[in-house]
Amino acid sequence: MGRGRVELKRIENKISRQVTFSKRRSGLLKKAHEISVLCDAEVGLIVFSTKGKLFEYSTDSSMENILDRYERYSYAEQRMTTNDSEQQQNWSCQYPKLVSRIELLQRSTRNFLGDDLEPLGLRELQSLEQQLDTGLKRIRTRKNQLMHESISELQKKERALQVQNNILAKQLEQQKLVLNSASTSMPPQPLVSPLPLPNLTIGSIARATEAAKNSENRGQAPPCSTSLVPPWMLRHPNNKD
Amino acid sequence: MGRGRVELKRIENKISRQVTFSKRRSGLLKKAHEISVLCDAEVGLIVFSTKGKLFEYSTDSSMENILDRYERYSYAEQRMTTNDSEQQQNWSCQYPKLVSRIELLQRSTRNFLGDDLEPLGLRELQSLEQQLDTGLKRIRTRKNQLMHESISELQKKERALQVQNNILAKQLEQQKLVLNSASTSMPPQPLVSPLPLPNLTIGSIARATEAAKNSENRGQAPPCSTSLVPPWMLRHPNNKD
DNA sequence: ACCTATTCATAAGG
DNA sequence: TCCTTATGAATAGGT
Repeated sequence: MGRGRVELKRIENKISRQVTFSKRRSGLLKKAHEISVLCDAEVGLIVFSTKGKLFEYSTDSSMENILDRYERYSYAEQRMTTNDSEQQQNWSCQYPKLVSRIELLQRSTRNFLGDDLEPLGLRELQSLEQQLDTGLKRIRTRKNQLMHESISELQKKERALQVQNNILAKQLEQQKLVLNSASTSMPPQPLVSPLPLPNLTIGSIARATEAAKNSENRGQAPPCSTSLVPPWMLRHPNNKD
Repeated sequence: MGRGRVELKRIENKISRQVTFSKRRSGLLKKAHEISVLCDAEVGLIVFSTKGKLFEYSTDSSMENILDRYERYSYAEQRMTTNDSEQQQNWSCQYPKLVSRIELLQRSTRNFLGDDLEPLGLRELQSLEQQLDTGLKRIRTRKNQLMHESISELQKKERALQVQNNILAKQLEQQKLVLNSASTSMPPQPLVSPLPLPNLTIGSIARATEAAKNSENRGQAPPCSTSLVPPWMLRHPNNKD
């Protein structure tokens, strides 16, 4: 919308990023409200701007209600089974440690993703860069390995199917001859011809692999039958339609 | 949008309410994703349908992250309204969540560093690769920026010193002349000559910067014995050890 | 903040 | 749920 398409990628210009944020934020809040009213849904929306300012919308039941409901939904199993007071005491003591640990890990994660770099010095940035570079190389190696495995797997299957296909074709041919010589009065049936195997290319293999993985993961991770469907289209794993 | 305006009120027809919900839901999730990417915002969106089904979107930092941040944001009020024992109660309830959260963060950190990739599928690897690639680019950008800043800073200092040096040299020269003419009996002192300025190059500046940082950090031993936390996190300004 | 040219989302109907 | 189309909304780029 607006003049010219916009590609889905971080807007680098700080000013227009801010402007766009402001516009889209109000749009988003509006739509959240609309779906909540029109469709009688319970909605909670939390947005933190880059600079850490909070914006929120929630259906009249208040954000707290919705978050509670969410926690109940997602963490039902994890609900406390222990009432042991000693245990609770113990936990209480360790809680602040855990919290700071989490903050540390979160900070490092954000740094890995290239955010919140301002407080870091040159030396830290270089270390970070090197770690990520190594990590990225390993990930790519592993990815290639997986893809090659998929490819040879599929090629094996292809060969097997080809062989079977040939056998079936021969059998069909023989049967046709038998039928023809047995009753010449009967016109030859238009028998099904052997399936033309699609010409497998790397591209098609990759897509097939994706599809296979998707169906394998059923119920656990992104369903995503069309591989073009972006992540936000995915339903929550717990949903059973 | 669509044929005819829609007034903001609950759709009574059950079927079309459901249809509208489905359409608007995906639109809303899409827009949440877009603002998150375009404007680098952290977004958490929770939608419960009338029938109680949950749909959610969250920026890659995961919903838990966002909800935590949200709670931290309103921590000030909570601290005022809840007394210590209630707070402890609260902590105890959340303890298991925290633990699993830490495990999650550790796993993802390891993945970022290219370890423990075996359980990941092709799709996950690709997402990981893209995230790291983006992160790496941003880190390199930031690093370059810092280095350029250092360089121009040092060059400015260099010029200032040069100027001052020249001034001092001139003053010395004048004093020498004064002394000479005042008492010719006194042999001219071997006065200190103006400092020869080293020829500053980019390389030498960078090394100098490094050296400065090193000496700054001198004596700050890395705490945090066990953790996966990488070295560049340890000297974070916010750390109060 | 306001103004348009555009693109996008989606209501209606199969 | 998915497709198509007509139409109103949202918004990018400018001022």
